[in-house]
Amino acid sequence: MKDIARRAGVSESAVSFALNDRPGVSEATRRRVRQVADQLGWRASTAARALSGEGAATVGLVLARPARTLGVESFFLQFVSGIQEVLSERHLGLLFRVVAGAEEECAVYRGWWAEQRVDGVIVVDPQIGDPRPALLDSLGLPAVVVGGRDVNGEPRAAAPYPVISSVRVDDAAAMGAVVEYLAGLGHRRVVHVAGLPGLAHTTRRIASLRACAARLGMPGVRSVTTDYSEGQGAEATRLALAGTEPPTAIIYDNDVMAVAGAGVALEMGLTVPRDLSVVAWEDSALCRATHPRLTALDRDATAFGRRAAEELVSLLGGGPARDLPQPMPQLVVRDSTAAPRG
Amino acid sequence: MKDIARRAGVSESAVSFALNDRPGVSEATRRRVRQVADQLGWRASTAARALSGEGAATVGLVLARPARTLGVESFFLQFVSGIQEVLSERHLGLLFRVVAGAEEECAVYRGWWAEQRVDGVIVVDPQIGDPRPALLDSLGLPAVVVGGRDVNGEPRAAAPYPVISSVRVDDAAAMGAVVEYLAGLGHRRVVHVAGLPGLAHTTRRIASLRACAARLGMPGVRSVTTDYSEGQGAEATRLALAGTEPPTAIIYDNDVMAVAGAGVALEMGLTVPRDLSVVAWEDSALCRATHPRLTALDRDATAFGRRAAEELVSLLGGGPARDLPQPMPQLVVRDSTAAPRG
DNA sequence: CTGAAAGCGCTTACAG
DNA sequence: CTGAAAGCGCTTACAG
Repeated sequence: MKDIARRAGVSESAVSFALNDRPGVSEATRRRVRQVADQLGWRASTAARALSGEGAATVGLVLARPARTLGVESFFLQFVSGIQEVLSERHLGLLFRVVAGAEEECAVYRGWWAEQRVDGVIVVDPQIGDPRPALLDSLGLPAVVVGGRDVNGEPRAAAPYPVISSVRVDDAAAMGAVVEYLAGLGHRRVVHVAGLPGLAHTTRRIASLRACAARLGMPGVRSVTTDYSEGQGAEATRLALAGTEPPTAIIYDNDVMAVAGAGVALEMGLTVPRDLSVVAWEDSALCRATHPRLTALDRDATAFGRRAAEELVSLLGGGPARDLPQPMPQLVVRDSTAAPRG
Repeated sequence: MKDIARRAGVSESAVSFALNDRPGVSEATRRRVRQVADQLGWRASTAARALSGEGAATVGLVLARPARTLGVESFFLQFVSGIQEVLSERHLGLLFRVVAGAEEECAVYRGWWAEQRVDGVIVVDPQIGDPRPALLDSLGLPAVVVGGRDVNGEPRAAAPYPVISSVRVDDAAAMGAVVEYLAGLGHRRVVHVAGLPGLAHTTRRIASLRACAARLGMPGVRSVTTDYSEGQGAEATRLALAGTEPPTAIIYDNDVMAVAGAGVALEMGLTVPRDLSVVAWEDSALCRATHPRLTALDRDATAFGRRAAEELVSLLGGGPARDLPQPMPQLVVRDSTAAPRG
């Protein structure tokens, strides 16, 4: 910056004002300074800016997953990609961290806060009794909780923390759409192979399924929770199909379990969709790659990430904390669902 | 830090020395300072350290993929997870970026360098005529290239750049192992559905396949390149199987294409592995979830990430640039491969 | 072994 | 509209 000031024949502060679009310099000076800066390929040192109270220009994202479940999530990279579209436009960096569990995640937040490494964070996988919002609130670290913290599916009247927004997914409505679709085909016995029991969205889906089943008079409907792995997905499928009143349709909370489940059906001599309909919650290349191609709920992970990042940017800019609804996932009907036999 | 100095009754510099394990303070003082710092939950501001010439304490990682291919890669999250194990131990952050292509990736490196945001980077997906090593070298940004830059599979005599190491995968040997395994089962007509033609490892695998086929006297062997998508994987399979001399085995460069290919075979009335053997290059939950479960090459992505990060840390510490070999991928034989009929 | 001082590269009141 | 100066929170020669 000294260089620029010298070459442009102005003071350092003039350079700072010019480059940051602040009033206090003439248009002509601003242009000249800009030109010199571009010529030199100059970019403000993030460290220096941060030290002068401008914030770290960085957003944090922690993924807490046991190593085993990692890489199964087709959702995640697309979600991050959406986040980046927004952040990079604003020259914000994304500090990314993979940890083993919630406790370590909280430690990471504390560390980032103490080191002033991030200006805000995006929180994923909200849980029942989640300790993270309260922690972030106490640290005063702006955050966007992705997935919504509510359990019963009702939108909140107001955001409970001053700098924590949430981007809510209407799992209840989505589950309703799936169940109604299956009921419309004639299915009465439906099993839901859910994900981790501690997650808020798992609870929401289970509750919604139960409510829908009651409303539509489908008593044979139930949910079982898993760890999202192909092993537990297969096992749950095996148990369900081996029961006395086997389901004619199964809803899986992710794509890998859906594929595993379809495989188990095949192994047991059943044909998809003739003997068993399969729905995957989460569309991906995987759902299109298998044979038959899987009917799936498509969430547009990229748009989702974009939305979350935009909300965090708004929060960092002093915007109010909000509880934002997301567009409902769309059911993409493919070849794995049909009317039950008989 | 001022606070700590006051409470411990020493000067700020003493605090700095004590906390950074530098000589210049007595053991007693060091202990006292440490205690006060812990009490206050103090952590050095990364920005301030960076500004004092300590580096950004951050490592960069750019993933250049078209949005469409994103999320297909089970490899990536595990790789990142391995990187993190090493970085977090050393209190290094990971700045992560997803971009659309190589040009944008280079722009990101320039920006990071100018803003002094990272101390080094990990480079993935080395390409033929890759512009990145030269760029990073000119910027003086330490880097580890993951996958190796060589095309012909020969280890390099020396690292060509002073601060760029590479972690090399022996694709040639791995391909050799797969081909020999298939040849041992009796396969003569093998098709390799490869990934993007510009990538170094694609070229290495194709070259190795050709060499092996020549050595083993398998003239009907060939490679076709794709964009890694399930669509192109399926299409390549369809074309291959519809030909006059259809292959009895297909090697796919990723897991999603392997699944798609197996689906196409099924659709065409073929049974895997009776009529067609399928091998996936990259093991994942996916390979275990499908039915039949896929024989796959397992690379241990986590260990790979760990290795890359360790090498970058060594480079940042002033270590020499090296060309490191990685353990060869292991062939995990499952249910998708068998002797050809007849 | 310890303290006072300069400096890293910016931003921002404060005078001119 | 412009310049000289202080300050952000550290590290590091340099005196004592």
